Amino acid sequence: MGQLWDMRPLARKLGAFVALTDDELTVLDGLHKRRRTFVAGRELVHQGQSDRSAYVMISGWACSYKLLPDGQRQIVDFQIPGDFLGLRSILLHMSDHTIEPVTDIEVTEIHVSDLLDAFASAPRLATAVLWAASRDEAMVVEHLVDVGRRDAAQRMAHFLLELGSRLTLAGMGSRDGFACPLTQYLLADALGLSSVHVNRVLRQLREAGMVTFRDGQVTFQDHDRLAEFAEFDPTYLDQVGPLLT
Amino acid sequence: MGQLWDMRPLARKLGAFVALTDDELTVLDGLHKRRRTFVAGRELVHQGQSDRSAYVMISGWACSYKLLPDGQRQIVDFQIPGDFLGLRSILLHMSDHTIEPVTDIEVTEIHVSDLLDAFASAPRLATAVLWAASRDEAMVVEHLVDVGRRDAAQRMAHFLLELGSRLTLAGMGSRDGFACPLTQYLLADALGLSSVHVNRVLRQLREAGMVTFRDGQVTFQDHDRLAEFAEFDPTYLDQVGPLLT
DNA sequence: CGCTGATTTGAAGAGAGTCAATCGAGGTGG
DNA sequence: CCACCTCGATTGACTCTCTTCAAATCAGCG
Repeated sequence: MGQLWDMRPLARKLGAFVALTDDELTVLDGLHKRRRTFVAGRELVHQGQSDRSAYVMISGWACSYKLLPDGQRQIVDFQIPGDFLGLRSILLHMSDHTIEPVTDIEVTEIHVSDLLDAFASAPRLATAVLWAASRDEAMVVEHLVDVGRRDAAQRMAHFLLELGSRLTLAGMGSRDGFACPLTQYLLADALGLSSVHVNRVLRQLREAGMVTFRDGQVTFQDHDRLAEFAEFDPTYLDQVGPLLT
Repeated sequence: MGQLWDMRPLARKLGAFVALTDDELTVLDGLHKRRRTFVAGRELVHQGQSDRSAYVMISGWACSYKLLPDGQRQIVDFQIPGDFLGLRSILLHMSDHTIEPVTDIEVTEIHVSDLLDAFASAPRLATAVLWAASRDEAMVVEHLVDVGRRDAAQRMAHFLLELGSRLTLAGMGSRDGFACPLTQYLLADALGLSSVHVNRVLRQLREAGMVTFRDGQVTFQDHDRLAEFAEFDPTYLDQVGPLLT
């Protein structure tokens, strides 16, 4: 299950897009500089700071967000095991957002220069990373649709279903639900709502018998009805298998 | 100005990220299968359809959007000359959105297979495309912040300023304004507002003496005050010059 | 000249925010 | 062992932004 990521998270992630050769796997293994841990709440990459390292999540949850001058924030995405942290930041040589662990997290570090060298010596790796980045962008796009065109209840439902699907792919969830360390404040900042309204909406969904969010556990009581209510179409998450053999 | 794009739009776009060699330029030129035109309103890539070609815009405006089952839509981004059309669609072998020309447009076509072959023979091109894709993602993220955490007036102001900056980089605008073929309906679907409210907000901004939107022309009457009002920080659009030499 | 599409404006209603108070669990120090 | 504190969850009352519905205006155009 989730343990698989522990070994070679990058190989696992990119292998979904490109059938990697032994040589390419060797190059990938050379990328992992060291394993690091960060404690919950202490920000990792700061908005505006330029940085030389990206990370791959091994365990725990993190979130990336943008801070507005007036103190509000918009959470762009949550990262779970197997996801990149700060990839865009190092590519653009400028962090346009902040990354903060939600729980204590474990990551492996990757230096930009090593990554670019790897692209040069194993070109198909660049293609694989491009694919992974495209899938991340597809999730941001779906998030934009959530916030722009769905009301609070649909938005919440859709968001929880997406998280459930992603966690299931990572072996950390199922159609029945998943363990979820997020607070209602975090949900509010992700969905563009107030925490008060998040609470009300969660109650609605609970009383409608569709999904329960309690004690760090999301339980899909009626997955099908919830998916219908949220108009959830997981196509954009589909893992079709290696596209380049 | 805008004419430069006409010649080798892809070379111009990628050259901003990677200093291209003659060999790489040759490979790039081999990518342009043919030049095509599409008329305004007739969709180009349909949601759910899998496709083999992406495009690079030469002239005109297009938009990419997602349709919801209830008929609402969320416009994800507008494309202007020099932008990719449908790059993510072909990479993921599945279009998760629809692309439609806003005006008549002119594009050059690129086949996926050719693109992947090009990556193999000129690896640094893959890195360049990854960079371009990352910048596109940064714009979607900023759009998400717009819709999630800014009120209607700030949202509109921020959006017009971003468009202005992008068009200026493409030689099609300035601090004074730009020609804009968008309707208020399109703005509404992009900003997650109703077209009625878009109209009201435009009036507010006009009466405040900050920006005018009329007869296909956006005029920044007071660019500085508008930028301050919108808390506009164009960092995420910055073109730092070749990152890989 | 009448059509259609885009813009404009008014009035009423709904969804979500704000303010404020309560409650419960976990942690900490006396 | 208990008072105290903090953080997150919960709920009520009120306010306000934005939507919806409706209608009028205007321009281009067959």
